[in-house]
Amino acid sequence: MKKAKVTSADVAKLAEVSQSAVSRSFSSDASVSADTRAKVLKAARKLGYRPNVIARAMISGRSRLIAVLVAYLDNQFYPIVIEQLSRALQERGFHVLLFMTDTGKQDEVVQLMMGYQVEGIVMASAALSSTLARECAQSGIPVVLFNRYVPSSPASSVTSDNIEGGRLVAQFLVKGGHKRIAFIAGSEDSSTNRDREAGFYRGLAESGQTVWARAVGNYSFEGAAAAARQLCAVKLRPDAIFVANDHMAFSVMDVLRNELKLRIPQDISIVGYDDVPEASWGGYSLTTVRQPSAQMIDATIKILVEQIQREAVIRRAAVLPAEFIVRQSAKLPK
Amino acid sequence: MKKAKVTSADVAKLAEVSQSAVSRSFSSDASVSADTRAKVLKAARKLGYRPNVIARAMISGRSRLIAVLVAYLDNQFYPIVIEQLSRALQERGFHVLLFMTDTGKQDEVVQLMMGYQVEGIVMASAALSSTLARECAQSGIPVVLFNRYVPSSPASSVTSDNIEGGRLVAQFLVKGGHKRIAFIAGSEDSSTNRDREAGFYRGLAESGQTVWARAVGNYSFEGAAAAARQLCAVKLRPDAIFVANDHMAFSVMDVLRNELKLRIPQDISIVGYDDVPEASWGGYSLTTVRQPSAQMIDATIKILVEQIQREAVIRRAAVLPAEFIVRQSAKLPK
DNA sequence: CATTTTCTTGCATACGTATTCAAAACGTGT
DNA sequence: ACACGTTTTGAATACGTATGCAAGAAAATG
Repeated sequence: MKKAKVTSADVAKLAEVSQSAVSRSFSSDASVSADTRAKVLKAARKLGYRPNVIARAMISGRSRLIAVLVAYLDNQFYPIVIEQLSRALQERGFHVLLFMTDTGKQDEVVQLMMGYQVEGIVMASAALSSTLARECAQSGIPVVLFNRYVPSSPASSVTSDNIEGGRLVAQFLVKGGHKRIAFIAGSEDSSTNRDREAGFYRGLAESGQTVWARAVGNYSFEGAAAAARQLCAVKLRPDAIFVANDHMAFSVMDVLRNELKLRIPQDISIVGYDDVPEASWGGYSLTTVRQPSAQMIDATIKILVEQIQREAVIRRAAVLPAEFIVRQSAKLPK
Repeated sequence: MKKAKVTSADVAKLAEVSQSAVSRSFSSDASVSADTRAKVLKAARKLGYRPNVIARAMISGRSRLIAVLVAYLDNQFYPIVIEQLSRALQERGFHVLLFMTDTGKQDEVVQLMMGYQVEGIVMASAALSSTLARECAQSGIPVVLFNRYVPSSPASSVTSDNIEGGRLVAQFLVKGGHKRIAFIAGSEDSSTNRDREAGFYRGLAESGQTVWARAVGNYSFEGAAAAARQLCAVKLRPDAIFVANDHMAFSVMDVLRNELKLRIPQDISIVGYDDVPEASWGGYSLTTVRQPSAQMIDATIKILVEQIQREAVIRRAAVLPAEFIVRQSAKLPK
C-alpha cells in the first residue's frame, strides 16, 4: 500500500505543459485556452489527480473551512441545524470542521480552530467569552453565534424572536383559561432562556397574570425532570407549564404522566420551544414554538459569506420570526 | 479589521532565535533547551501566535483530519455517534471534517475528502462503492464503514452483532407467546437490515416459526408508517412487529396507537433496534436491542489510528456484542 | 586537559499550489 | 506587411512550517 501522491507537476509533465497551466485549468476564472485545459484535464483524469486543498489554502489563504462548535447533540435541534448547515455550506464550496466542547474548554478549542485557518466560526449551543470574541474579530474571522445573543460582543448572531415567542406562549395559555402558569427555565445564563422568559412574563403581565412558579432545568433531560417534580410537589400545583425547550418538555411530560399520573392536557398543559421533530410524534404531540431553522441557516450563511468576501467583520444580528404550533399537549382556547 | 497573521518567523525575531527553534518549541519531541523554549513560548504568547496547522500539514503530510460521511441525522443514532466520535478524536489530536451526502453523490464527496488530504474516512449510514473503496485503499487512506459491512470491500468495518441481535428479538417475541410475528425492513440493500433480518428469521426458525408478514420502511419515518398500515390492513394482523431500527419503530407505534387505536403491548408488541435515547422516553418505552456505540467508536478509532501510524491499510472487521433491552413495548415472557 | 559523546542551534530546503511578470503567440484592422 | 491590442504561456516566487545537515556548545569520559 503506497501513498502515490500525484501532484500538479506530474500532470504537467504528462500533458506537456507547465505546472502553472495545470493550476489554471482547475481554477474557474483563469486564462487558459480551451485546448490546453482539455489536455490537462485528460492527463489529470488519467493520473487520478485532485488539487491538494491544503496547498491551495496555504497560498491563497482561503481554507474553505468553517468551524462549527457545539456543546452537545442530544437535543435534536442541533443535529438538524448541523445537517442543514453542512449541506448549505457544501453547496458553496465550504466544509464543516466540527468541534464538540463543554463550556470551559472553549478557549482551547477556539485556538485550535484558528490554527486550522478557518474562514468562519459558527457557535451553536455555546456562549463565547468576550476576550475570545475580540480575538476572533482581530484576526478577521467572522463569528456567528447561532441561537445565542451577546449584545456586547463583536460577534454576529442569528436567533429567532425568542421574546415574541415567549409572549405567544403566554397569550395562548391565558386564552386557554389557565390560572396557575409555571415556567421551567433552561440555562439561566443563556440568551435564549432569558429572552423566552422575558417575553413570557411580559405576555402574562399583559393579561394581568404573573408566573405561578418557576424552576430551572438547565436544558438537560434530568434537570427538567427534577424541575417538574419540584413544581408539582406543592399543595396547589400549576395547571400549565411553559418549558424553555422541547427537549426538556419531553422529560417533563414523562414525569407528569408516568410518575404523577397526570393527564396532558386535561390536568395540566405543556408548551415547549423549538419544534424539534419529536414534538410532532404521536407520543408527545407537543404544542410548541417553531424556530425557523432553515431561515436561520440562510441568515448564518449570508452573514458568513458576506464577511468572508468583503474581508471585513461587521456585527450583524438577525432575528427571525417564531411561529406558534398548536398540537395537543395544551388546552385549546374556547 | 486587519488580518494580522503572526508567523513563526515573527516569533523568532522577537525571541531572538531562529525560525527552526520556534518550530521545535511547538513540537513535543524535538530537541530544544528548556531555556530557549521558554523564551519562544513567552514571545509567542505576547504575539498571540498559533502554529498554522495547514502549513504543518503541508510539510508533514499529516492533516490530522478525519472525514466523517453521513447521509442524514434525523435518526438520533448518528448524532450520538458523531458526538462521541468527535470527542474521542479531538482527544487524540484529530478533528472531524463533516460531509453530508445522499447516496449517488458519494463519488464526488469522496474526491473532495481526498482533496483535503484527510488521514482517515468514517462512513456512517452510507455504503461505499467498490471502485471508491479501492481508490481509497490505493491512496493509503484507511476507511471504516461504521454500522455497515461490505464483505468484498477493502474497507474496514465496525458493526454490532446484528445477526445475533435479530436472533435475540425472535427468541424474546416467541417466548412472549406471539404467533403472528412480522418484520418491517430498513433499506434492503443495507447490511444492517440484511443481518438483522437474517438473524431474526433464524431465531424464528429455531422455534419452529416463520415470519408472518413483511414490509419495507427504508429506514424512514414515513416509509415505516406506510409499512405499518400495510401490515395491519389484512384480516388477521400481526401480534408482534420487529422493526429494523428504533427510528422507524417510533413511527410504527404512532400509527398503531393513533390511527389504528391499538394498545401496545396488549394488542400488539413492538421491538426496535439501536436503543437511541428516545427509546427510553416514557412516550414510547421501546423494547429494543442496544448497539454498543461507545465500544463501536473505540473500535473505529483503534482501527484508524493503527492504520494511520503504521501507514498500512489492512482490512479489519470489528463485530461487537448487542444487548437486548427490555422495556414495555413488547409483552414479557411468562 | 584532551577527547568523545550528547545536546542545541541555525541554515537551507521542501511540501504543492496560486499568482505576478514578462515574453510569446495570436488576431485585427489599416 | 506592419503596428497594436489581446490572450495565452512558462519561469519564478511566495505561502508557513518541519526537518536533514553540519557546526557549535555543552557535558561526559578518560
